[in-house]
Amino acid sequence: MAYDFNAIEEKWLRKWKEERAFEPKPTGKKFLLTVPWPYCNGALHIGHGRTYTVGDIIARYKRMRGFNVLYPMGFHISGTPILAFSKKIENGDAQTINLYRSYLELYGDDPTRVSEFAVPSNIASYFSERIINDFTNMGFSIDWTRKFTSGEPIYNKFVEWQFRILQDKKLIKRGDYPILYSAEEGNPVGEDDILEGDTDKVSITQFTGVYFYIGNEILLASTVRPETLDGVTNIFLNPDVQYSRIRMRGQTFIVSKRASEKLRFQRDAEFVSDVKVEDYIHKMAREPLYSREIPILPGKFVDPNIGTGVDYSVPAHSIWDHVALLEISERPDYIQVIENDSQPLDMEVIRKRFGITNLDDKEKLVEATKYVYEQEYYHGKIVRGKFKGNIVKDIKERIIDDLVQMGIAIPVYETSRRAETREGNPVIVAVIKNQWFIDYSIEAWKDKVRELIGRMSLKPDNLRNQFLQTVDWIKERPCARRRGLGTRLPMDNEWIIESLSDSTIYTVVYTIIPFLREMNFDEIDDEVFNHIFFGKGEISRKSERTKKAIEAARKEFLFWYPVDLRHTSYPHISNHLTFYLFNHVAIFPQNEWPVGVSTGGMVISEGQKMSKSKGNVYPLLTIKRKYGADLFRMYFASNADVWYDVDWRTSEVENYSKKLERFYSLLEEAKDVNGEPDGRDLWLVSRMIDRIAKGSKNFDAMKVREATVDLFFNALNDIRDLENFSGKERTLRAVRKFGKEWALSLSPVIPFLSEEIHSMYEGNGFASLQAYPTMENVYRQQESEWNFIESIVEDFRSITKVSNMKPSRMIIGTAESWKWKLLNDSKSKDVKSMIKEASPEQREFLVTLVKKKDLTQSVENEEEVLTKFRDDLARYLNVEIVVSKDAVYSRKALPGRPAIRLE
RNA sequence: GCGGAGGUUGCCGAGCUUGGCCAAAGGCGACAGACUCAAGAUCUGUUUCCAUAGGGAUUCGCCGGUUCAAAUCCGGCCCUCCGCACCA
Repeated sequence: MAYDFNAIEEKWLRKWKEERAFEPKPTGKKFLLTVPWPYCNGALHIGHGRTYTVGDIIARYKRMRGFNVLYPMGFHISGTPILAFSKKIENGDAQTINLYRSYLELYGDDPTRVSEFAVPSNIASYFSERIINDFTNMGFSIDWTRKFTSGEPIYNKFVEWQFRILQDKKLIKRGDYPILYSAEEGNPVGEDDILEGDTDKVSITQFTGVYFYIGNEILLASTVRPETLDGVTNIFLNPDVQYSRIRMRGQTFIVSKRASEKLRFQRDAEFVSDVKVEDYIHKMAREPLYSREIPILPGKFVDPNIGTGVDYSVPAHSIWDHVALLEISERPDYIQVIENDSQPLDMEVIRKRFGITNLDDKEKLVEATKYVYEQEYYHGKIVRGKFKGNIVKDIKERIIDDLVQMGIAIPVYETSRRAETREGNPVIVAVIKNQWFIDYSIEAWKDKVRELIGRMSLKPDNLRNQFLQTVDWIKERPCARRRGLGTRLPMDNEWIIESLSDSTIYTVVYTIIPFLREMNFDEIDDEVFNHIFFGKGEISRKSERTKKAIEAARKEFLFWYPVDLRHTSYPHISNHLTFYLFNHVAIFPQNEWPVGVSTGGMVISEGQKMSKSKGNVYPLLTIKRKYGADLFRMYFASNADVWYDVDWRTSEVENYSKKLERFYSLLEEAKDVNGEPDGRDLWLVSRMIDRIAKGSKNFDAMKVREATVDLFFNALNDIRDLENFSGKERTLRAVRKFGKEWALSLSPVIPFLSEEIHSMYEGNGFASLQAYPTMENVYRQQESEWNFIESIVEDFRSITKVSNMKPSRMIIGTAESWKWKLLNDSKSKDVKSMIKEASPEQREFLVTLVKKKDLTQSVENEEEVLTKFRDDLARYLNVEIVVSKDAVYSRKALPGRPAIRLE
């Protein structure tokens, strides 16, 4: 009978809700599980579903293992995306409006409501409501009484408290910071704002602008290789390019006109006048290290758009400079600064090797430059000047600092490639002054985090290493922006705390949010949080109502915290999860630090990365309606292990549907059969009991895939085998023996079906709240007997296949008793000496014994077992079966492997 | 470059920690058969090569090593994917 998953799922959703099945009270042994809250700017798709599904499987399993599990959820609304979308809708951007109309249609709402989304908070509230609905429908055992958003006032107070602590502990600092920016639009630009920014990422490259003096003026030459400055031989200016004079820090600089426009956004720079480039070419300039006079030469290859448009030439280490000099027939004395393995790279050799003839061979030049750079950066040793003896990569940062300190260089920022915004304006680099940072570079802080990582429970195993790696390179992180939704920085209201920085310790809020809501809002201040979390805030002057809520909150915090497991996808390791650890360590006492973290893989769809243009982004809701939540959960649970990427293939989904249907109808039919199972069929029960036990071990190790495959698919295959061998009636009788336990063991994965079957088998209460089943296995003997029979079936098949015959009779001869005796003796005696003493016939057997260590030996009483199964076997293989002890037949027989003769 | 994951039989994908029972699970696809008026669904069998008796040969990115024995351990090489932040 077909099962109506919609009816079943709705029924149990209703019951869970009515009885508040997943709203735990603080008693017993607890388990707090969190998954990062979703960002609510659109409909969820299958990719979002997976992480929460894994979380829910763990939550449900732990619940069945006797833990009081809290699985809470909230909503992330801070940052720029929601703001950006609502602005686009306000401005009538057709693409965005269509997108949001389609979301409304998906959820069955009036698409004309899209205009409401011009208000950012409406996007947040609309989608958070829908997400609650989606998640509930997926069967996630989330306690929704603890929901909150990163934008609501109570939460803002909490984040302010957190940032005041960080500041008190001197973990926050200010400084200048470069960002991508559009001058025309007057805004910072993120990946989404840049044309092809998602496929071809734009980053910020730091150049060093070096001072070359010419009279009272400075030619500001920009380079990414300041380590070669000792080898400069000349300056290149592009004779076809407009240059300008600008004033910075009381000095006059010459840069390309384009650079002068961009530099204004990086520092205080004032345009003075345009410059005639020919006035400078072939003049001499003074380089800053040794005051050598070097010529200024024409170089048409110099790009005015990159850096300052002034190039200092180091022909010994730059293929561009070398080729440019060849073209104008200048050949200054090359000065080597770097050697590889005590030998410099010769640019002339490189030029020939890459087949470069002139400056028009741009691709080759780029390629050769990359080669030279990699060689000299990683392996090159400096042989001149102050930093002589060092490998470039070890000393580069210090060289830059040194030049800046000496007042002969400044940092100049440039984009890593030419880029423009979606509106068509150039992307440049601007420096934000007095940016706020959280200073994750403090070593003492890092050490505490390392200590925590060392003792945490982490899955998969390599996660520990990845964390340590991240801690090593993590630096200051800008923690506030000028725009976006979120919490204002308490020490400077002009800034809004950036969206990853406002969500580092929010998991603690789940434990107390219902109580915060009971307090008088105005009374919530730092003292309240200090009291709840540290037991030391002064609260005697609060109202009774608030005081009561504070005490209750403290109790719940102490009960639920720390987080026992935080599960999310691996891209979070190097950012969110690391910040999560840092902030906990900074703010909370050791016993409240995170206990465990696990990371999971991503979802691809139909073999490819999900993207709208490929049309392989499926909304969660659509999938649930079409196939049901159990199927979705089963698919992700069984298709790949938690930490690997998983591929959603619609073509395979059908199979799952059939299997679930079979599972259901099998158990439904088994429920009503009468009589005890035949003794011969109990092997199935034996295997199932072991499977259930193994499943528990797998779930413990978060091997969700293995647990599911084994408990579900392998079990179904066994049942099919039994059905083929013994017929339906007998199979159902065996299945009934473990039906209820089987359903329970799968409850973490397919909770709805499990509830249905559990109630069908007259189980008490919710399946979701039962203990994980255990059964004692008293059927091992039957299982061994079956293995023996199965091996005969296999042999039968391979013989018929090779011999190409359709036998009508199978004569099975079991091994003579002396073979059994020798086999048993060989276990305790030295086989070699046995061989010496044996008769020729015995010797032959003993030698085989040594060669084949894997003699099945599953049953001792082979004839008896064969007789018992004879009729079944005969029917199954469609042959007459004769069991014989006749020496003619048993001569070739071995224990565990009887001789078979087909006629 | 750094760090991580991985390259398995037509495809997807287990196995590799604890070497032998691994020609290598499972699924998909393909082929044959049963059922059916037919199709579909379902079930059965086959699916590296050779072989009319349960056998043999060659295979798990490439090269080499350890071992009685290697997909599995060790060394080197080639290739693919992901992260390297200020973006949620």
